[in-house]
Amino acid sequence: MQRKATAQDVAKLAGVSRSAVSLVLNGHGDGNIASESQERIRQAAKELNYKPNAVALSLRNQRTSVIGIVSDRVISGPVDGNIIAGADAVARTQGFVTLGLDTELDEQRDVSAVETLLDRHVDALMYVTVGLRELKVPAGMEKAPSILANCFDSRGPGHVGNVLPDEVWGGAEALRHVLAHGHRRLAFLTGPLTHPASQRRLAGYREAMAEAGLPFPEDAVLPTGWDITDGFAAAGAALSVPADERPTALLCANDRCAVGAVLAARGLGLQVPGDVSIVGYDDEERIADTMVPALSTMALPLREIGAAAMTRLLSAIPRVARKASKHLPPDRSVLEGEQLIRGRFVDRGSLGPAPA
Amino acid sequence: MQRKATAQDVAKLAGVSRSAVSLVLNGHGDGNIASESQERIRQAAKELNYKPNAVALSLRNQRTSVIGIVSDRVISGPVDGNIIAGADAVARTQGFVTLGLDTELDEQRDVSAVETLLDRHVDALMYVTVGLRELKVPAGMEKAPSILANCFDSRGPGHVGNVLPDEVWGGAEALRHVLAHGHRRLAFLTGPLTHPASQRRLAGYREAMAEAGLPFPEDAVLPTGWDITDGFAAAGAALSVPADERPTALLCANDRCAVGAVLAARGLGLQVPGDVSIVGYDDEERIADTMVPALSTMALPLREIGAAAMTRLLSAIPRVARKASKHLPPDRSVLEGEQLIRGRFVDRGSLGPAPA
DNA sequence: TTGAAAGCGATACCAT
DNA sequence: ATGGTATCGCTTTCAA
Repeated sequence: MQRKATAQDVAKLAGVSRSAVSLVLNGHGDGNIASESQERIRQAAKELNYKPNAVALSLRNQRTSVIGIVSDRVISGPVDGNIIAGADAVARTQGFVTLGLDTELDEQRDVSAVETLLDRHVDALMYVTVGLRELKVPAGMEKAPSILANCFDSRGPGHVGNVLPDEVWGGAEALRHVLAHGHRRLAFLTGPLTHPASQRRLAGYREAMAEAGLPFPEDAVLPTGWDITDGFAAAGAALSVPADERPTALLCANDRCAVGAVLAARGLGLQVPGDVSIVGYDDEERIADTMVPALSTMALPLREIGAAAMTRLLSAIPRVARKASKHLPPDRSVLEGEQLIRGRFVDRGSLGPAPA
Repeated sequence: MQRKATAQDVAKLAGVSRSAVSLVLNGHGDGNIASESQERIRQAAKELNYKPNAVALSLRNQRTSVIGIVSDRVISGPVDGNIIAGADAVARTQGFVTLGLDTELDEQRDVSAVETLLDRHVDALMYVTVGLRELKVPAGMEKAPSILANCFDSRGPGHVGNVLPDEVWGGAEALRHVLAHGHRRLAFLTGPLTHPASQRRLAGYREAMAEAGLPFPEDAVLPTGWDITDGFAAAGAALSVPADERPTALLCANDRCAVGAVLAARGLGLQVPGDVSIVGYDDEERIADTMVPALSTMALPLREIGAAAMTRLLSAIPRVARKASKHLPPDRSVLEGEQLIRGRFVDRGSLGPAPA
């Protein structure tokens, strides 16, 4: 690991001063440096494979080009990291890098994570959660431009801005597809009704029923959990009734819940989607697409959420200040407010026409 | 976001020079600074909530205390991030932070990821893969102390060292549990036989059979894929035979494969584990533990792999050099060789006694 | 016992 | 047009 070339080395090779090297390589050469010298400098830089030292630049510019990401369990957990992937992709195109810290759901750790990130002088902060939820924003986040992805500030709007999936629309859209297949006897395996995603989707279900001019079947709402077992239990109960009362379509809280529902249906000797259609939510990779039958499901726009959040965040970071001593204040206006992103319905086969 | 306190500020408040502050706060105060001044300095530091600027430290010490992690799809994908969590936990206890970059399986991107990390002067590099596999180590990794987690150098041993799950032992151990439940008619849904994990586990199966003094049933080896559909298809075929030829236990390539197997069994009207026992692999969170029935499975020691890899990596990084100009060479000996980590069998219910 | 000064690497001002 | 110099914040040597 030989030492890397510095601006000094380039200057020596080109027979000029460090300052000349700096000016030329940053595009401020014209009008300052003889074009002949410029060429020599560029030559030398290429020859030595010179790249400015990022650490020195950070110190000098008071900007690290690092975005800190705190997450509850996105990195460490078995969950889809596409929010972070989407955020990272956007960051990368602008020369930024993301530094992710997981709290592994330890409430204590999110403050210290923010602190660690701030100590390392990240240029901005993003908080990402596994599921849509309210977030008690950790102390310290206000010290840098910040945004929330998949969660919302517990202090209400007007504080830290955020990006969320449009769950109301998602619920409505899923139900529209189900209704379009002719289903009228439904069951909603909603997940816990205390959960914001459940509540919003339920609101969406009501919207879609109203749109279709149908009364909303209150007793079709079956609160569940999010796991396979939960779907299994709820679907098992819902389907264990005489055939002419049995729901012909189950709208599940997520894809794992839908897997449980399929297992229950099979256990009762029912065909999916022949006897009962089952619709998931999330479009979980390696589950929804490879389930038997493959799941029709409402895809969560995770990548888009991450990308949108990062886009807003970066636009709030002042571009390289002309004078290091004169910090432009971050433009926080783009960081205000809540942005909703719509997913899309993926039709794969577990949703079929309502049986006659 | 007011400017943070610097050593200068502390010095002024304590009425001493910057150097005194530095000496005291780094423990080199005794024998150099009057203990009375020391106290004043510590007071002032606390009062101003002084913390040395990490960026300046990095520049000065030529060490960033950042470990770069390149992964193929661990961060962005829907897979268990516990290798990274384990690595990060170890790093954190020693004041390091991990900077993760996903290539999202794009071969082009791993070289540029290493480059990005090196440009940011990470102190060491780790490459983490989703599944056990051979890795064409990207150019540039040799420029920093490096280690591989869950993968092995395609150039063979003696190059970049690594940490792997002990798959041979894992296969053997899983089979030992199955045999202990009295099963003798078996089927091995192995995953693709070209895959190193499949091959090693198969070797383990052979070992365990030999241990038990039983001949290895070559025709019980059923190569599959890794998905639900694959398990469904293979199990469907294996179980669609007369009851007295039917395998009483299925050892699956992973938990999702096992889910497919359960679906197939249920479709054939078979009880799990009453008629057929089904064993998974991986102990995938939110699948194995919440499946119906909950899966007995061989847990992959992901966290331990990450922790072991990071431990070796950190021990190869020279401690803070006394003199910034005099770099101690990294101690690469700990980075050589392959380290195998054993998982453990988790018995949850999908494995039962062999039917009479 | 203390403080001044030299870097670490890069940039932007201000003289020349 | 060019190069010297201060600065970012910190550590460490050396001189007082």
